[in-house]
Amino acid sequence: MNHKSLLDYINKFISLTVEEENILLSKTTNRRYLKDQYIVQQGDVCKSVNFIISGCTKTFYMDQEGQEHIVMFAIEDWWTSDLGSHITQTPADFNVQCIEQTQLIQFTYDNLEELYKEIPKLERLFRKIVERAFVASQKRIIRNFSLSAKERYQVFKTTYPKIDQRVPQYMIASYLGITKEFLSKIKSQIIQGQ
Amino acid sequence: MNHKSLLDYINKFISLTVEEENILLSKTTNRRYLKDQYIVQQGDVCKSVNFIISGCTKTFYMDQEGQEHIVMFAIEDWWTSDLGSHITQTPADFNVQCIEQTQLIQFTYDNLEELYKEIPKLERLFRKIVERAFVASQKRIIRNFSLSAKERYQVFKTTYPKIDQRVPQYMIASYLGITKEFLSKIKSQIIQGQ
DNA sequence: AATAAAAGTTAATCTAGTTTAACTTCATTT
DNA sequence: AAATGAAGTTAAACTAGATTAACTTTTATT
Repeated sequence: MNHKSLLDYINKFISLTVEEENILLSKTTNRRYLKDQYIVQQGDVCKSVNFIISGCTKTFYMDQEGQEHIVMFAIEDWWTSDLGSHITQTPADFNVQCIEQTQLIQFTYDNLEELYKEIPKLERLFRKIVERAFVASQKRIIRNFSLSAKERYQVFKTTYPKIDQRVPQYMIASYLGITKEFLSKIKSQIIQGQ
Repeated sequence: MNHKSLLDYINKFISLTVEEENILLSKTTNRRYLKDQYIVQQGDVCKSVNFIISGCTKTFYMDQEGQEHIVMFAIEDWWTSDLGSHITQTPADFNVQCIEQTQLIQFTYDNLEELYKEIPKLERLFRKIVERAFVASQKRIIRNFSLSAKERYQVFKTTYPKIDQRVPQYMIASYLGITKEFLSKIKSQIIQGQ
């Protein structure tokens, strides 16, 4: 069952009755995207919060000069969305695009609002999820300021070994805030023992 | 009344009955800190989430080399804490220190857990607060990557004009991720019309 | 199997921001 | 009013990482 990984995930934070689980699932949609398809497009209002069953996405910002800046990757058991756009229902700053064929469970804005009413415990679930996301984001800001590019890459590799293997190198460079050329140099330095 | 600004703030997100307001206030502590005092110290477990009535704080990380990296400032009507330490009750990564004499309303870990049980609506309140904080944090990551130091300073000045005026320049440099010398150069460039 | 396109590498040159250090201005204490 | 220290400035020398550009390897398409 596709829903199993979502219910298992939720169960780590709160416990739902079978009835509540059914309500929850009835208000979500299982959806498949192909490689390169967009889940959210910069400028559009983000219509959903998405739990990934399988696959991999990147969330990025396209700047004035047409340069892509990746804010996050997401894989199985992670959430993806433009949360800023979702909560305010205003145009998205970010794009969310599939790097692989991706299957996800979508919570649309309206459905999620209804779910909060019908199962107030979900407020607690999402509070906890967003708390963790916020903490990770703050730590990343600090790492970007206090570590060199090489150190940041090493932290990335040990923190997200799965993503490091799955994602093309030029996207990792973008996530780290450096050019693909410089990441290439860093990698060859590491191979030659610093 | 000191509590007024907190209750007004909360009222923007959820509505509480007078009774609920009283429960909430009964589980908080009004506290004053002098300039330079620490609310949270790196290495200690963070015992509270704090709403600022008056004053100003900085949240910073002290790195290996003893360098201070400021993650955020907080003034009246903002929250301050080491949220990562608070939610996991593990040693803090950050220091929270008062830049001015600061008065705040403290929610201790235990009291907040009790409040979530007694007034489940508060889950919604804090979900929304943290959502906003997370969104701001993500946007900051992008700004740090896609803008030059000068542009980041200009964004900071227009986004937080009050903080720009209140806080010593070397702390703003730290927040922007640059040296005080370079911020000084940037400011003189701006004065001389770019 | 051949070709094209996408991803990754290498090296030379360049630049935004750091480091160091001496100096000035402002605030606080006596 | 003098003195000490904290905050801010200026400028020269330096470096991490960007840019440009030519090249190689891998992957996808016919």
